[in-house]
Amino acid sequence: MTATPTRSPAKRADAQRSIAAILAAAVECLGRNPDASVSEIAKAAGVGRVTLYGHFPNRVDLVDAAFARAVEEGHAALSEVDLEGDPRAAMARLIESSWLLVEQSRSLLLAAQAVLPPGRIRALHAGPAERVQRLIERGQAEDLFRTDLPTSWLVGIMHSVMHSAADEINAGGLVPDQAAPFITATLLAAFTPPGHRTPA
Amino acid sequence: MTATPTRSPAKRADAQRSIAAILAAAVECLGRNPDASVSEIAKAAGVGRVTLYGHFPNRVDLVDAAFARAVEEGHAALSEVDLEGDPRAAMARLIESSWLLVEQSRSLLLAAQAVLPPGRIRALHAGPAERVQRLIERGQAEDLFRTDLPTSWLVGIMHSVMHSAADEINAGGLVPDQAAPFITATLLAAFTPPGHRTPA
DNA sequence: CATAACTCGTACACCGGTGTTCGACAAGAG
DNA sequence: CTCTTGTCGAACACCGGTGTACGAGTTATG
Repeated sequence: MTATPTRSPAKRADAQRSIAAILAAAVECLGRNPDASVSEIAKAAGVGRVTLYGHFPNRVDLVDAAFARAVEEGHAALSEVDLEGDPRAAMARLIESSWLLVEQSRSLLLAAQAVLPPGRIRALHAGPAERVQRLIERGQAEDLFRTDLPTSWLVGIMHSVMHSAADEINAGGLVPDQAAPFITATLLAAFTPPGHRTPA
Repeated sequence: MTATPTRSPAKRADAQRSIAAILAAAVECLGRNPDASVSEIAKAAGVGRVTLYGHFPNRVDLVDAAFARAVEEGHAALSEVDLEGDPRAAMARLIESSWLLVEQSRSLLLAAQAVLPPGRIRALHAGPAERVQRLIERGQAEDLFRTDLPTSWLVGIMHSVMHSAADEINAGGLVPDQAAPFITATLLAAFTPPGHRTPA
């Protein structure tokens, strides 16, 4: 389902190259400016606007495809992170790897949110989110993460804090290198069960 | 500076009424849809589009004024919250009061962010932010809030978590009444100094 | 190499929003 | 009461983005 599904009558090599270039350009442009126009993307892809419309019926479908691709790539990258062992250490590793991805595709997410139905966004996120959720649940089972708040809430907080770090950076009050430790320190404390000691 | 500054040659009573209606309508419309058009706002204000342009030279200035007004109102409402006594209890009270405001004007903030320079946004926020910052600093001085992270970071987290709650609500996984306690529980834990016990 | 698939540029129609102009009319202030 | 200030609606030009149509040229593929 992830590789080329070899659609109806199989595309020509030429076309596949174009599609790849368009998709890459879309991710790049929308990652800079969530309102990037179709012309802009086509130009960045080194392709005519008409050609683009030949492969994607409209702007919405293009954004959808670009976003889906970015999520998929991120998911793949995150799959290599070791989530075994101490859940808190695993969470720290996961944050370290997620953080860069989240920051880079923040603008792309905005683009997607602007034109895609909310349900679609969540559906695309389902894959990566599940991994996070499992880690949190394991931490909860070992009494290291709090259980007085829903797991889905904790997942949301994780996203939210990374988002906050991105804001803080382009507000100028934070340099990118500091971000990961700050996020980790914040989240591990936030996840600590009531009455327990915060990790030093 | 907050009341009518009695500008150049003093406005007519008629005009003042219009301006008030426009401002109120702008806050309301942009609060629903960050992309609300000028026509939409004028209609909601019960005023001709031309009349609106008579008072606000362009859309940007209108959004600025509406946002500034909303912030000012919120600031006024929050000024009545008692921030004395136990910093953690005070923080809980502050969250309880802030939460509703933040949720209501979330969309308005988006509208502002879309057209106003980032510096302007932060400048408008300066007033309310200072109060929060002072409370956090007091908590830090009493060893109840962590000092291993910058105060500005903690302020950012507070905003961010409330934002997250709003997302969770319109994703359907949370009813508005639960929000405040969830936010409080999360933030008080996140603010706890390393090695200390989380509040029960 | 022949054909089907693909690409390109230009040009066009369409849409919705913005900001301005005009002239007539209503209403507040002195 | 008068006259300045404000209001109104309709109409207009402008802009930028979207999506389509055409026709000629190019390239992969069998």
